[in-house]
Amino acid sequence: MVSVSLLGGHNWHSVIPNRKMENQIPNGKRAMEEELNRGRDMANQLLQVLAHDKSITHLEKEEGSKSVLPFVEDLVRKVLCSFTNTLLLLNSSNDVSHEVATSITLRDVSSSTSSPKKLESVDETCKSRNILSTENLRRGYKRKSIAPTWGKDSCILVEDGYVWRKYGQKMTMNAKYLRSYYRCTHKNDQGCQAMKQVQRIQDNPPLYRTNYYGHHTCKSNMNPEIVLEPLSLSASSTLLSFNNSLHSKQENPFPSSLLASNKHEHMEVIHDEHSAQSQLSSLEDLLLYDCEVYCDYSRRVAMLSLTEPVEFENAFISSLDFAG
DNA sequence: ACAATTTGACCATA
DNA sequence: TATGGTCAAATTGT
Repeated sequence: MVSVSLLGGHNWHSVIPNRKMENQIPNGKRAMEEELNRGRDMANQLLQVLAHDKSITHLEKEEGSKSVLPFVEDLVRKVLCSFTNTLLLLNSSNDVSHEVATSITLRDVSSSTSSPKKLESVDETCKSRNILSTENLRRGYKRKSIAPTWGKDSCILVEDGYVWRKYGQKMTMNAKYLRSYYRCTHKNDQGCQAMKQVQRIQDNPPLYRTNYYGHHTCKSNMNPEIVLEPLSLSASSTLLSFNNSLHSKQENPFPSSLLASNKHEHMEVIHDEHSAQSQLSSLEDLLLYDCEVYCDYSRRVAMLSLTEPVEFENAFISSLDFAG
């Protein structure tokens, strides 16, 4: 039983439309776009050089010697990611708000310079603003579009390696079960924007739909080297490898050890069904991994770049077209 | 005491 | 206006 749906890019809508800047400086936007494209191209070239250099040094390098390549690669990936996000913001919609852009900038800065205090102060500012004026009670309220970044149906609730904080649940139309809303636990301290929704959609056999929105930008306690192999031979033959040599572990939907306990999702089973389901009674159950197939568009693009450096550029452009 | 969850209200969107 | 996504106070858990 494998069912995975690719549901397109995520669009974020803001409460406060801000078209001012765009209307005022269309040329500025174009210049920004050109500049970003240039930067992205250079980053891509650098990535290709690194990939080439790596294949050489890998053979020559002595065992045990440390290399700065992973660090540099990671850096390049982040640069690329930054360019991509900015370009998407510029291209995806006309109402890209100043607010959204600001929050992303803050997030990136904070994660790169490890200064969570800045974010805290921003949060505090927002809080005090809300207290001061009830009119501004939900000034920062944002709502995402219908289309998730990616989604999957699963016959069991599987630990995906991230720590989620439940922030709501809702009974939806034509559904027998509650839909639970989760955001990354590191939303506040690291500005991670990843979210997911989990809803049981079928009774017998139980089937859960999980929709993911956005990607993790947080640094959680993950083991990027994990290789997941389904225990059941009758299950999907897909082998999930999370070697971090060049993959973006931050965008990986299943990045960490499945062995890690996740009390949130265990609780979710009980709450969603209002009955004491014990399907996840053992870790073996968690590792019955027949429903999990990786299906993340952006990471696919990134993976393309590992083996086909030349094609990566085309794929990258396609991804922009896709998202736009 | 602190952290996580629950829950009803608020609010954007179709 | 109905629906569903989010907020935040209250509640519960550790």
